[in-house]
Amino acid sequence: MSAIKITLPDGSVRDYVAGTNSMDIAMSISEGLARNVLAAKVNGDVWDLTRPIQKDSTIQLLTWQDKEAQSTFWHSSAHLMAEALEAIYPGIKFGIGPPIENGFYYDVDPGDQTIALGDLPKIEQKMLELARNKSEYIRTEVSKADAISFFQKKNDEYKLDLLEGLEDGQITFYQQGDFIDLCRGPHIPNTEKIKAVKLTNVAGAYWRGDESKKMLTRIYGITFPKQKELDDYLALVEEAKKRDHRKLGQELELFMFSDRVGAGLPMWLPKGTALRTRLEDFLKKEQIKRGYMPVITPHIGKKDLYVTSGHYAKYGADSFQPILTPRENEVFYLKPMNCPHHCEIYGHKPRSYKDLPIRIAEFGTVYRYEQSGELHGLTRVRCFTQDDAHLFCTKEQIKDEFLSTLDLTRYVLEKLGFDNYTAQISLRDPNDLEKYIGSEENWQAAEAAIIDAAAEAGLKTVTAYGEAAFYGPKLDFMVKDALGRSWQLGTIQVDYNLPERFELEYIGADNQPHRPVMIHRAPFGSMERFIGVLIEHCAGKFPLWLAPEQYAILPISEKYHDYARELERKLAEHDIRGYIDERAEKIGKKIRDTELNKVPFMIIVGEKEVEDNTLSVRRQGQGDLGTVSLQDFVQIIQKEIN
RNA sequence: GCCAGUGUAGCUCAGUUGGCCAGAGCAGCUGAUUUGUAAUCAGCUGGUCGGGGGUUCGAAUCCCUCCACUGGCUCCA
Repeated sequence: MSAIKITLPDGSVRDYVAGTNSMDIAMSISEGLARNVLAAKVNGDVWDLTRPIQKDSTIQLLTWQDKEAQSTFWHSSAHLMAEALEAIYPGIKFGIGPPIENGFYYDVDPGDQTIALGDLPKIEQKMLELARNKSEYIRTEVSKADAISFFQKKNDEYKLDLLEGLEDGQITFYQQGDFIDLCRGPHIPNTEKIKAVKLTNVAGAYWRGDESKKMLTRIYGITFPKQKELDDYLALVEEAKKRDHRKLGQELELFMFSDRVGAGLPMWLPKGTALRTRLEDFLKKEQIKRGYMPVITPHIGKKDLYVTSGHYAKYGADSFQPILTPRENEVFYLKPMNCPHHCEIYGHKPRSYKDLPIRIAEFGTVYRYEQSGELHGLTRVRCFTQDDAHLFCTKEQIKDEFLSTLDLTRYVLEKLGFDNYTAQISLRDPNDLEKYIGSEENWQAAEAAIIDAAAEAGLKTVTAYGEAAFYGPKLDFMVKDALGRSWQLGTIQVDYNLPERFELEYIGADNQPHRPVMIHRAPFGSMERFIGVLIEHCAGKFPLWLAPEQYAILPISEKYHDYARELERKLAEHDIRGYIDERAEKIGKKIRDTELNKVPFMIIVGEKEVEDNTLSVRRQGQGDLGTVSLQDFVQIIQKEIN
């Protein structure tokens, strides 16, 4: 038997006999590692631990700490669930059962039977029972003909449908216990690794996502190698529920929806408006510093505007229906974006190269028809306000404009406590270049400008091919919140299309007309979505500078109301805002209510404070901070804000 | 839009073999209490049981339909 060389991640090279597998390698390193290893990356591909390695290879042993191992684990768990389902529901047919970000699902067709939420516990029990059998996941290569005949016998039309798209010679089955599935793999070594199981949901899902096809039952679940890890996960889910912006939005009276106004149309209550206005003012100020010119445009525009922009052809049928004038029968649309209006503003007078870049900014409210089933709190609505701006510049200026926009966006995110983000650079699909408009030269220049700018800014980036808009490449900020969930917020997009369609020009140094490039950018994305994410990120405990109310004065009794009013007046002079709780309640009650309303500072005043001309300060979530003078309190506040 | 589920007071929720004027806690109002770091006491007000239609002697409860919400699917300038 010939020898092969295995290179490990630390660079060390070991000799093994050909046909060894990753499990043997793990065992030869340490028993502990062998116990914890779930899969292995062999020359860049994730493999079963039991799969023989025949040639010199670089391998990395994957444990629960590795994302790829988790995916493998969950994929194997989907098979385990399928095994359990087949035991409980004879004749059940299977679609696909992949791992997802948190767990896995399997799409199944239970025939005449139904699977409801209440059935999940018994499936979980069956899974745990089967897991204890320690069944190995066994990989076998099968011919297409054999695979087809196997699933024909099983009468599983979904697997047969999948097989149609597969090539003979590349088809593998995996078996654990009595369950055999068409599967590319890889899988964990055996079912015993799966110690904790939670099936979370059932939902309908069309076969292959096609609504003309049959609706299958999708069962979601998640599994872990240890019960403790499942408990931690469930605790995290509970925490996420507590932070849900829809719940907090109602409790803190930030925004509301009304059936009469309509679905997906949020209304900002006074406290939410205070918060939002502060955010807008913050960004407006930064933009003015950076040479932006604020404008205001109408909420509707004539059909012709959108015919010119090209949006009518692409989205007209799926928009809110047009608005007609009663006599002239002119046709207007609610604006679904601000760029066409801004293009008109750019074009209203001749522009010189000396004027560029021109940065037109507007907190523009837009209206988009979203399907009713899509609406969700503030993160998916039919009316929202973009912190929009369009930068008109020369090709040469793209990179600098990009850099300064990156800088602004990062400043904004970090100021709001979002420290964990990556930038997704979305480029063309190299296999389908026809679907993009604009010249090859322009695309290459723009893509290079984005890549360079991101690198120069030192951003953590991922590149997504095929994710570019049809009119230009873009960069999206993917932000992780306090619970580790990813959100797409700010975006920067290069656009060659609209300047062309609106025939925008500037006069160059050569006294000839040239076409400017347009950059769309929105650091927040939309105010609604951003604030929704912000609420969940900080669990409703906003940074002091944003808090709708920064303090509440809680007088011990009515006797101290005058003193409280004097404090309120003096704090207002320092631009510190709050209110007095003048109810005839005991101090404990007032504190409790204020704590629940997440007001950052409580100021308690009674006889002592009036006599000494001081105030007792209590911090939300932290308790009593002691007694200070008014000046000291103002300083505490101002220090925290700056 | 599609599938499944949910909709009872401002909020959180009880209330099914269909049957007296539909309940609780919190909030609100009134009164008493004038209070020292997470709920003072008492009384009172408040509901087209999501809207409309139907079945029935009788509907929060059963059926149809529309609306909204929740979880998915599809879509997202």
